[in-house]
Amino acid sequence: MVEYNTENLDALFHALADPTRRAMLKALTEKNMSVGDLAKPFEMSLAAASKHIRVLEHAGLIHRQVQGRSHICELNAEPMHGGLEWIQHYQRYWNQQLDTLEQLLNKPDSNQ
Amino acid sequence: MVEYNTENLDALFHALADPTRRAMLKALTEKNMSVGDLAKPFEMSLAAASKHIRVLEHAGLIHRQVQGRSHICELNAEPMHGGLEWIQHYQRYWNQQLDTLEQLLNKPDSNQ
DNA sequence: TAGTCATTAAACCAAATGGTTGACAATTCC
DNA sequence: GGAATTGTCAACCATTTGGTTTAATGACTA
Repeated sequence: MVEYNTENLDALFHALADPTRRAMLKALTEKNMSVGDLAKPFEMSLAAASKHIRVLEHAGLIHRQVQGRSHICELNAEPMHGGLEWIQHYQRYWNQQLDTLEQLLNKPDSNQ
Repeated sequence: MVEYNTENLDALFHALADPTRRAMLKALTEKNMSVGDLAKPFEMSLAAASKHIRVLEHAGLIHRQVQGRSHICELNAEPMHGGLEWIQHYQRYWNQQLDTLEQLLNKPDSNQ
């Protein structure tokens, strides 16, 4: 099995484990947004949202570009690549089960 | 975008965010194992390992089958499917960047 | 029945998480 | 220069997490 940098995966999966942060990433697929704009949809203080953004940044999922007094956040999905690959190694373990089910369903006398 | 059950994703990504738990899942790809066997490689108490296993179980990644006094754990990778699909929606956001890079590299005068 | 084995439960602890508020810093606008 | 805007920092708080140790439970075994 390919080895992944465990700290990257830790940070990535931890960042993705929170619905607020996942929603922020989704918002950033539409357009780059300032911290304030990113925070707006959530019923929490700006400071709290700012902390979430820092977690995303730490996982490398967001790049920040300071423009004057506003910080523009840009999605950087690339770190997800490692997570995707990690999970994909397990794909056969759920496909396998589907295979088994399929075999059962296709067994000549399975419907008797 | 397809909607995913946020609690499932929370539990899944949280479960995957810890190296001990990822190692346990990896071990279970080899064979089904008891709690004790699963715990053995780690320098922590059995009780601590047992808690990790409960987290994995809570995410649906492990099924437990009690056989007498030993609990046999079986990998159930299926919940990863949702995580994979969630991440895959972002695939184009890193491929896109690769595309852009490619375009730059292929630009007629890019090497001048 | 007593002892050992496999595991969980309970109580505890330190550190991290997710939130708050209030102060501060930097920038922009009048 | 003074005020408003944008965001972070610091201190604080409650809850969760990840670990410990010491029972307690349940199932085999001699």
